[in-house]
Amino acid sequence: MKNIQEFLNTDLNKDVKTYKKGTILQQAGDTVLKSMYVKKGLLRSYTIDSKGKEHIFMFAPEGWIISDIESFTLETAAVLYIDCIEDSEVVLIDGKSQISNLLTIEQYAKTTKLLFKRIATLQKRLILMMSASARTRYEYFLETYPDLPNRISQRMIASFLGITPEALSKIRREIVKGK
Amino acid sequence: MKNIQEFLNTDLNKDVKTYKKGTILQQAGDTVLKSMYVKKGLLRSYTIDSKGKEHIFMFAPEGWIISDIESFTLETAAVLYIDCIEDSEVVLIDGKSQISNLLTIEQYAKTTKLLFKRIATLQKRLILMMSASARTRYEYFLETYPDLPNRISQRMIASFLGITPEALSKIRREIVKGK
DNA sequence: TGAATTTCTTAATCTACTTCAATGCATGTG
DNA sequence: CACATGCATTGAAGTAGATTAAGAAATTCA
Repeated sequence: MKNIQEFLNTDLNKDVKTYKKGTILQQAGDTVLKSMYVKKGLLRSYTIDSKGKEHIFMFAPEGWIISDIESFTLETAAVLYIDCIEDSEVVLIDGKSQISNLLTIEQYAKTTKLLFKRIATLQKRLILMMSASARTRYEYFLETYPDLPNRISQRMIASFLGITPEALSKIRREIVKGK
Repeated sequence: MKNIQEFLNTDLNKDVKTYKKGTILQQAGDTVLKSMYVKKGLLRSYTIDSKGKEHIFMFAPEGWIISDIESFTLETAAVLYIDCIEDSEVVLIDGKSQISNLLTIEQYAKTTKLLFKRIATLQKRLILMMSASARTRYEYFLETYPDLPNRISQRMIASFLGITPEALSKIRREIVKGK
């Protein structure tokens, strides 16, 4: 077991599918939860609040795993939507078997490492969200995910940052004309 | 291996210490990172931003583990402070041995479960942070941690919610006099 | 116990961001 | 091709929450 790719290629988990841009893979309310490994393309997860506004929780480009861990862990219906931002190839992994089929120490070690990494990301993002301005958050986003801005609309970047497209537009203008 | 308590009571990890309220157990910048299991009392982790303002990342009452997973995972100096809100009994666990000493499938399974749970909590909190008003966040906090408000100052609750004590005071007043 | 310090509240002002509305630009579709 | 739909930008007006300041209440501790 050398890497995740290999892990996901066991016949047990193999279930690769191709989806068109815009396809919704999971809806809030769904009770059968899957994790999704992105082989190609780009997915996103998001909530829709009481006012109908979308809030993007994460982007998942090639090599990433995306899933609704909150709902999976608490065994509740999904709170996150997951859909395709680009035409994508996705490996669907059954939420429950994903864990119950971890058999070897190596698989566990690998999984543990991934989980730590995700927690690290969330910790950083939450702290930024609490303590930094929208502009700082945007600049951090550009540094951290330098490839994503080319593939994602301003609307979605704004949604990920927790601000409106209008606010992001203004921030970009200020940055361009040197502060 | 029935529970975490048992896991933490192996001679390998036992290193219980008692600290007075206010004692700082970890400072931002520290390079030797520990996880802390709270046997008794109450700890908190927090950052201090460029303006000197504290932002509480989490509270850890009895039975909880608290640590700076971001810094631990990325192998950087600590970004979080950890200190005692009450006189506390704490089991210090060396960050590295914590993982390298996971030997059995059962230990891994237990750890994996804990990590999932933490991610679930962070997912929920981040989504709330992005999509909900300060009042909604406060009400959710009261529901989710009904015991904590008695033990924690308004200041700290405000800091955890990502608002100022003044804003929280206003929210409380509004709630009291029926909306 | 009393003095010092911190916490909580209130109120006035300020500001970062939202909401709303209008416009020009792409992009894709019949 | 034209036309509809969604995206980005701009500006005006509104608001949640920050900042500042000051007094009252609670807590700490000599």
